[in-house]
Amino acid sequence: MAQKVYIKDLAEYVGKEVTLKGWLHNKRSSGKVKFLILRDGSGLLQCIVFKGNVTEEVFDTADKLTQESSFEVTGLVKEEPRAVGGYELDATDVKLIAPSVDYPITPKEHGIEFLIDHRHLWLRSQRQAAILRIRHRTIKAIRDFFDDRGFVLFDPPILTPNACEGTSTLFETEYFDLGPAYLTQSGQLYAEAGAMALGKVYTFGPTFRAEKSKTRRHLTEFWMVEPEVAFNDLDDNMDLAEEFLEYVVQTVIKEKADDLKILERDVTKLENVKHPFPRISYDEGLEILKKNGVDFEWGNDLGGADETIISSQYDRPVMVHRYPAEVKAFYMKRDPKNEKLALAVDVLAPEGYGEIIGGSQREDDLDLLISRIKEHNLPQEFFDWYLDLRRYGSVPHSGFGLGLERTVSWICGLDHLREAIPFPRMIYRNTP
RNA sequence: UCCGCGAUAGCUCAAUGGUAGAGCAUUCGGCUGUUAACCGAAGGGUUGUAAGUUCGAAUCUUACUCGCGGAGCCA
Repeated sequence: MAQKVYIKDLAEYVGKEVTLKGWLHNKRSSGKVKFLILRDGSGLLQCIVFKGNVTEEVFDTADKLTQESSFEVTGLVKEEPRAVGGYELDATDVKLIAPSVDYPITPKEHGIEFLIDHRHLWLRSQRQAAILRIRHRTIKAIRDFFDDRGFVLFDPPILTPNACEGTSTLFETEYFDLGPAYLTQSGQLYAEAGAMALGKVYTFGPTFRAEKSKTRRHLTEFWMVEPEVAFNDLDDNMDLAEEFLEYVVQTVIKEKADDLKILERDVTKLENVKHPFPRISYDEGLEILKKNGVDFEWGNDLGGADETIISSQYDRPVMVHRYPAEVKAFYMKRDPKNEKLALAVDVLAPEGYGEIIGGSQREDDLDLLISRIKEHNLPQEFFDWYLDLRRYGSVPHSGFGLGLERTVSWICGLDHLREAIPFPRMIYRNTP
């Protein structure tokens, strides 16, 4: 019995007979020679079936294989520069495992609606598989970064009794006899409790926004990583953010060069992602907009087009800090030098990918925080536990949130966030 | 919620008031080195739904449904 192997490991088996299992990616035929392209999840392999080299039954099996039929193939591994992946299998045996009848996704182009409807099958394509492998490596890089620096993974609840920031529309559900509960839009408030207990923590999980956003930069369900660090001020927070992004991007472009090549991503732009990142204030951002002919009123939040203009001035992510407090969340600390400003920072990715990080130094003064909750018309009773963090040994602290899909989308050079997650959830779609 | 665009074969598209077509997929035949292989043949349609204009509507008008893109909101 030949050894069972995966396509990615074939280099070790040149000249040996092996058995592989997978699906038929594509098939070409020239009469008495069949070219079966096997896909096993780790790569593609061209398998040659010559009439005369195999039994009539095996040749017939190879002839009848249809796109995405599952099968097992045994043969001799050869180096072959003409074949995809550089190796080829001279088949001696082919066994059908299960047929595939009228596979919907043909080797020609398809529209996005059709592909999303068949997302469960679309995942089998080279491009989608490459994106998901990059997503996986990005997640691992994120976790490695924090784990290696003494952060503790801290899982916040997903069902919460109130709106975290009081602004976004949330998904609502009934929670037994306790009334409505909401799917979390951020684990941050809980992460602050974690930081007071463990010093440095990060949350990493799904978050939910019921906003009727209908753009290529929004999902209703997405993954976010949120570090929170006791005793970090805004500058420390920006130091952490740039070191973090540099590590993640550099690690992924090094480890996933093959998959980025499948996506035809120009990685030279990602190679620039090294600290220090430019740091500009909101006011300086407005100056840039003015120079580019944008008439922007002080006090508004930056829109997508504004972010693109600002980030296009630089060859790496840019950090924009000290926004007008009015457009930011209640828990952000004010700038002691200017009460109208919040000690907030957004990190804008290059190439028009926009805001991938939003963060701030948090308000640590009990009385100020209570007055902010009142100003925002939030129900104080829901924040009692949160205010306790200021009653019992309050310290300066800060953190930020990074959107995983936006980051993956940027690294991969995607034109829509929906390809960066296995099963995207969008305003008009919750299937498959 | 607002603005714009779209819906024709299983899929991607063409046909701009006069017999609804091509490529891919499927089925059959040919080819011993193919690279989204190629060559030949066949089957495949209530043109999103409803109404209207017209001798005649995929095409023009109106409404509706669904989708796509963008704005706002944000990661």
